[in-house]
Amino acid sequence: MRQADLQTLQQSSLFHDIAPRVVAGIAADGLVQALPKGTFLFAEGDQPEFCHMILGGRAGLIAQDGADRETTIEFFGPGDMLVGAAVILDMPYLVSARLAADSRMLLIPAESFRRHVRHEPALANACLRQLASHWRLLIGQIKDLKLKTAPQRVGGYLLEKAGDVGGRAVVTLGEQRKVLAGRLGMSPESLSRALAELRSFGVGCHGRDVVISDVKQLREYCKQSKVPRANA
Amino acid sequence: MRQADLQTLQQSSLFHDIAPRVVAGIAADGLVQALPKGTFLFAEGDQPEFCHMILGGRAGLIAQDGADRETTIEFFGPGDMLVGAAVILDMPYLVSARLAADSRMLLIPAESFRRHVRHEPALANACLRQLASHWRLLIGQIKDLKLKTAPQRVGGYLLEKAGDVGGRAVVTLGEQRKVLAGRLGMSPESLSRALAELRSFGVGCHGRDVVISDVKQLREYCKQSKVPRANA
DNA sequence: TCGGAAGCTTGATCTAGATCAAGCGAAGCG
DNA sequence: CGCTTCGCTTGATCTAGATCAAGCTTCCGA
Repeated sequence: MRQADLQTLQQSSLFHDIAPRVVAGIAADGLVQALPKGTFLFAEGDQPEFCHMILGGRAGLIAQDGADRETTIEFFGPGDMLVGAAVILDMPYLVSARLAADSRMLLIPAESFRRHVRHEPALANACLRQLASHWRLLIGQIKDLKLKTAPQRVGGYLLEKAGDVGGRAVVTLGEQRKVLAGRLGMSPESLSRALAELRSFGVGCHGRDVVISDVKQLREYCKQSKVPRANA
Repeated sequence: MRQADLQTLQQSSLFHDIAPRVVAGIAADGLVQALPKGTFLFAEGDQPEFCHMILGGRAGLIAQDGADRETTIEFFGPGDMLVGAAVILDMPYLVSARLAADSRMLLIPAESFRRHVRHEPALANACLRQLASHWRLLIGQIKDLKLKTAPQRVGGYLLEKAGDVGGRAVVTLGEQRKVLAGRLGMSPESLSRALAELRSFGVGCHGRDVVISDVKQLREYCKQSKVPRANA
């Protein structure tokens, strides 16, 4: 394992307040792999063999239907643990994971990881915090799917990426339309139309770069209720 | 705190492998309340003041839109911790919680709970496991919302409640239609129609009791892909 | 330089499911 | 008891968003 990888680990949100000695101990059991975009790390139904940590790059969780249909549930980046839930519970994965970019992964054997979690309270607490924040991501998504229209979900996604700024913001979509559409629970065509719809709220879309001319206005639009006819 | 409550706690999935002494210590900081159905335990946006544990009864997490629109995200029962994620991270709740039945709740002051989690590795691990299993619930829901039709979601819900049986099964819907429809991401009317649709797959619906005459057949139906026209 | 294949948008339909609107049976109440 | 209310179903309609189907760039490899 490279020194740089160890440093990345140490600085990650998951490990940053864990003693270096402990981090090194955990990492020592694992192996680092550089893998190309498109690699499947595991598939729905598999029993977890490793705890997958992203050192660099990006991975998406995907759910597949019987047929060719698939949808991305969420993307994760450096410092994220992929589907820790399955590893911790030692239960089959409910989703698959695929690299959305060339990535460096740290693979820690599942049993070894669980042992570390059991014996190293600091690690257990770090996992707890990360799992909690991932839980919140999913809650946000369920709320969006159930309560928002397609353009509102797109707007919400843009706002998330823009962060907590005031007036103008520029965001770069890291994914191609088809994948992003899946993540947002709509077809690529609908994403395109949603983006078109948002133009009237000051969202300009040039290739993969998106300019939000008035964050506040967009935020207002996305908060709106999905109004029933009677109230219109 | 009653002896019975302590026993319930000790037997819960969260605490069952934690030393009684420790459980008692945690509970000692908390207070038990018997609250009527409909009580709001907290609302979206609130800063967590307590860790809410269900000793008996049932609670639902609900997300609200701007207007009167609301949807139930999930129900929880005895032994479940409500939205531990927010308490652990000390961040505002993303959802509200309301009792779906008269319930006995254990309220542990948030800071006190966090302190116990930090100092009691067994508790941290237990929380980790529960949060992991709750994470999986949400993943299942997102998959359903994105990939399944309304009747399939209803069928899936029935199958979950039926458990892992073979041929015939009877389940009782604990909720009224409107609430259940929200949990399943559809309108009450659609739920009604979905139930009607499922009749042809051996699902009989008599008031709040549902009979599945052939679990296997239903399971097959629910696994089906949402087929595009071309394949029909 | 020239196809050709992706990726993206736009237009034309189609449909699952929402909304609106009755009806209907069972439970609660005067 | 009769009346009302509430929960549920069923029917009629409407609509958001999916699907089908072209075009249009942009990029890439020969």
